[in-house]
Amino acid sequence: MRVTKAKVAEHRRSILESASRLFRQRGFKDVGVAEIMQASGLTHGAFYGHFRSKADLADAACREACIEGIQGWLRSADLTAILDRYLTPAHRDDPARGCALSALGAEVSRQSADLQKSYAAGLNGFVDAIARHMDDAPPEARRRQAVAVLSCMIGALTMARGVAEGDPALSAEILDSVRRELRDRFGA
Amino acid sequence: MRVTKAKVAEHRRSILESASRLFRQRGFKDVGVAEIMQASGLTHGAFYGHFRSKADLADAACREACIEGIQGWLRSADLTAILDRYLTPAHRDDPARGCALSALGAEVSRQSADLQKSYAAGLNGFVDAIARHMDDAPPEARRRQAVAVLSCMIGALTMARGVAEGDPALSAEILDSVRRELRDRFGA
DNA sequence: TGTACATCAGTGAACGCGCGTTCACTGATGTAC
DNA sequence: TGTACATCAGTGAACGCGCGTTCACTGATGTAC
Repeated sequence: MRVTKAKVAEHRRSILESASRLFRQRGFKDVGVAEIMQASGLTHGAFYGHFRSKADLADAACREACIEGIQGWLRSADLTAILDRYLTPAHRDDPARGCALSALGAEVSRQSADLQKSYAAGLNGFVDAIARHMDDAPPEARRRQAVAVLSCMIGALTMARGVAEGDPALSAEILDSVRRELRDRFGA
Repeated sequence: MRVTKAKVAEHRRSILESASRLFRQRGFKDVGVAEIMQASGLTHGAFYGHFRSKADLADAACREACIEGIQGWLRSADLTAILDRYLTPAHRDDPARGCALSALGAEVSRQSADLQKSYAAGLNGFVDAIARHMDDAPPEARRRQAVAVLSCMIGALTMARGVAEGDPALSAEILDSVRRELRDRFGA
């Protein structure tokens, strides 16, 4: 049955949020349209009133997750504060609400150029935020260092997640080692 | 029809190699049993004579790719030599023959603990190899630094692959920046 | 403001398709004599 | 070494299942009067 225009907008937001969460948690392929719609309190048939296809939703959800979704990470006071939130077991164990750049990283290479552009925009935003905290480095080196720091953060989180169940000690070691190395070299 | 024992062993190896290559290229979910068998010159029906299930193959292929498959990276003369091969467009564009720790990274977290153990073994092997080149660092810091360096390499390759089609300039910048940062700080 | 009707968001059954897996069959291999 | 037969690796049709997508239908919304 027909619903109010406000409800339509609310449903679209809900679908985007469910998708953003589920895609980060389990990847694009593993999550079906029906599951996303169910998580939004709707049935699968209504999906195509909101998006043209699952790929279209993936594009929109990635834009959401990689650009708006990472803003929370960028507002920290300094790099140490970012590291102390990013490289933790809590972040490792909750990809659904965590940084999309880590969670979607590997799959993005197999998605549309459009989706990759959103991912690239998210990367640039994060790099800029880190570079702003690099105030004791020469200006032309700041961006380069920031790229390296973000690589390190994303790589560490990816590896820590990869061995979280198979080798918990190694997983914790990765987070601690990288957090300490980055803090000592670049932290406030 | 029945084949010689030598052929059976050869077929098993071929399946493992095809799987290792295709999984790195497109991920576990995206590659089907039939495609792997076709790439090995067999039909899908023969698969279950070699492996109990697709998940069983994934375990074996990950062991293959993450342990034996990365040995080539560990034999370099020094860290600079590793970096100059690892952080290149050639490696970025050829995940099928590239480092499995990067290619499988994100998906491993959703696989069996057994598979994660193989991945962890591969990580440890690579960390040890890097640590061996950290000869100007205090011994107790070597492993920690090596973990950070590998994080950085894997993160950089993941991001560079993620934006390779959507933002080629950023992709190249990531590889160059991280290679230069790591070389200047840790290289021979 | 109240009424009559066109609009359209959501429902749920149905579709084709590709997947992992099974199985009856084939015919070359390996073995017992 | 040669023969007869049991073994078994590989084939390809078939299976159930879940997926993305479509569509006829429903009924509340929004609008024209």
